Amino acid sequence: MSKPDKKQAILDTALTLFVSQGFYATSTASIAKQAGVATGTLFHHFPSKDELMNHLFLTIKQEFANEIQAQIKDSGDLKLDAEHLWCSAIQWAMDNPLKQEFFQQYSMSPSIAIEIREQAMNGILGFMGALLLQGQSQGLLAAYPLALMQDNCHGQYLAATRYFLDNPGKWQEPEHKTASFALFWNAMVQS
Amino acid sequence: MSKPDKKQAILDTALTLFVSQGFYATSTASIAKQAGVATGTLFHHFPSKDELMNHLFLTIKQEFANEIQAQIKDSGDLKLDAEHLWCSAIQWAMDNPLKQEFFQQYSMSPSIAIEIREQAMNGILGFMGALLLQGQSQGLLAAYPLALMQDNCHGQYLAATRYFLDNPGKWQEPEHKTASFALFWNAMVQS
Amino acid sequence: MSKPDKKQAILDTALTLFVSQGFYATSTASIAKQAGVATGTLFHHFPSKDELMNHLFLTIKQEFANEIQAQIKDSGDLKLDAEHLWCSAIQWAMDNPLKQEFFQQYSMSPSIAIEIREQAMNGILGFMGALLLQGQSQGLLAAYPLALMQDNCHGQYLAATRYFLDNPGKWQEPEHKTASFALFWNAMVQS
Amino acid sequence: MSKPDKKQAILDTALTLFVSQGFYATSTASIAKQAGVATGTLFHHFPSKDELMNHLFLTIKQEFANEIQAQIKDSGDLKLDAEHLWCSAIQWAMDNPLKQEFFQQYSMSPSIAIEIREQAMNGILGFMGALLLQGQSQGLLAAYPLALMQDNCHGQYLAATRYFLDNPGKWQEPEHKTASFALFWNAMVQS
DNA sequence: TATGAATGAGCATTCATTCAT
DNA sequence: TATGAATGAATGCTCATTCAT
Repeated sequence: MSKPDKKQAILDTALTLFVSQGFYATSTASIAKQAGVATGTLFHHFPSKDELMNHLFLTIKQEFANEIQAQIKDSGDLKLDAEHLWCSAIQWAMDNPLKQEFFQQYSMSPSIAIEIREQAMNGILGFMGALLLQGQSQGLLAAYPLALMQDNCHGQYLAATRYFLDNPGKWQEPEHKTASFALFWNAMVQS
Repeated sequence: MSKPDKKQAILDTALTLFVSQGFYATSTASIAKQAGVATGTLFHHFPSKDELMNHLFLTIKQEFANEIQAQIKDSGDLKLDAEHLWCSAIQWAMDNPLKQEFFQQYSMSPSIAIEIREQAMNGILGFMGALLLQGQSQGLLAAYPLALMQDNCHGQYLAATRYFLDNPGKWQEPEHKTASFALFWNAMVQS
Repeated sequence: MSKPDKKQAILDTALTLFVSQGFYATSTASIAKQAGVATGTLFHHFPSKDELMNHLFLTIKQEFANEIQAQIKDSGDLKLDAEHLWCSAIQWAMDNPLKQEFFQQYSMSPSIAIEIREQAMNGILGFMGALLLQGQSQGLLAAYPLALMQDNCHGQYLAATRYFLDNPGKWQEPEHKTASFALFWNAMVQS
Repeated sequence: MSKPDKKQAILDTALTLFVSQGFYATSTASIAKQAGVATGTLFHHFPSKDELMNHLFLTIKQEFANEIQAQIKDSGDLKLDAEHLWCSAIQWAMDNPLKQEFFQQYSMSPSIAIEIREQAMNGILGFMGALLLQGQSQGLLAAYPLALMQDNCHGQYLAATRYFLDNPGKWQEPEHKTASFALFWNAMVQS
């Protein structure tokens, strides 16, 4: 009955359908129907299907970035802090499997304009870059080119979440959790 | 000039357009037009647009797998062999940027049926798995779960090619090339 | 500032937009927005978009008819009276270019129901017919069929206003003004 | 069965429906249906509804211009030649009432882009202007501004055809036919 | 009287696919 | 094998109109 309900219902339904069927295979009519609103209502809230997608993408990226940034600690022990961050990030993916699947599918897809994807990336890569520099200056992390390390972090994160989403339950097993962080950390650590 | 040219022209054009515009934004009519054939001709060679995509995907994955497998060496020094393989794989991506971009976009995309994607993966993951097991049995690689390591390899490869395609020229710089392999190798090595 | 302002704002905006974009290309939402009112407000003052158009058409036709009828003189010299009337009619068009343009576009258009258009015509053709009969009975005007002459007057008026609206400034030149009346008058005069 | 049939059927149907219902009230689906073709076929032949309209407008204007120009005579007697031309033009309207009605409705309508309307006008106004100049140089026609006279001719023609189409049968009566030309000729003649 | 979110029928247009030539 | 006109279901989007506030 209250106003934001309908807009939120559209966003929730769009997320579900975009992930399960793909962006192009999901008609605006089907989103509206499943969200329980009229087709016109969707276009009352979003000027186009593309804008709905962009809104979804930016909103969820922001949600993720906020969550992660709130978990940043500075205990003095960079490795412990990194492990905490790594686990928080994967935990978010496990808690929000639909949203994580959404990223897996659309982070590289032309369904979302490249500016939007880059805009979303910057929010996260910003503080990631800062942490990497800090680790390098402490002599803990190897002095590889920063952009290469950022891409590597992102790739490893996608791979790990892919693995844990495809193998539900493994994330609860300390052996797998520890191994996933070890792969991540050892890649960058100064040997 | 002879007949197979038309089929190849369709495949080449489809690859270019799927990468630059996306699968759904590319009409069969536009592929035919740019390939210099009639719309009907496309459907003489491929029963449907989806089949054309599948054919493209499997063909290119196979091409990659063949190339890589041909580069496998067994010098006795696993690290040297791994570095050779890593560089060959990235070199292929640098030599075939369009095809690599195609993988980046469609390896996770619902535009290609999941069976096809898995089928294509198996060809490569097969010998990757064998190499990883070999390294573990030699005590060189850490004893992490195999599937996790495979996903990690794949993720690091996608990240590295993403980086080198986005920063052309860096691949020629030994510092970057070495760093990319170091990230990859150190992640898995027994410490 | 008071209430009737909103209704008038809607009418003024509708006139401007109907002329510049056409009836169908102008949405009620755009009229409301540009008039500074809510979409619902338009429908409080006019039961439908068609009724708004009809109201506009009849109102303006009436405004024109009133103006012209007030200018009718009976000096005894029919030619002088006719010239005065002709100039008054064109002067009205020059003073109200938007409204004249509105007639040019919608006098023949199916955007306005035919009954409405005929109803509007009668108000003007009524006294035009009386003047023509008077001229014929005095032997000054040729004895052509009345309806044909009425249509001819209307056609010449539309042509003249079209010319003077398209060539602003010409109406100030006596040569053009005189010529326009000469064309009109000589067509009908008994030779 | 032959190719141009379908395209022509679409044009014929569009003309009929645009005149009877108006451009915006006529859906492309209804044109296709009544023409006996699929909706896609319409768009195979015309890139858009607007282009179909433009094509129709230019084609018919050209048809009219060709017909009229073929009737131009040079007997030495300008008045006789003018009467012949006037009667030919109205005869064309009587023979093609649908097309004439189309002009009445759309010559001033924003349904057709202004460039298209002007482009169509030029074909006809060209030789009309030449004839008027010839009459003026012979001292037969009054020396009014040329553009004003052209607009006047056009306006009188629209008025006359309006009258004869609304009153079918009158065109056969010599009295009306003669009167219509007299109005036209006397307007411009040197008195 | 005024608002503006909500409605849903209707529209122009696209596009994979077919098939007669 | 190759063609390209024809198909028609499906889609994104518009917009006059309603109604609870």
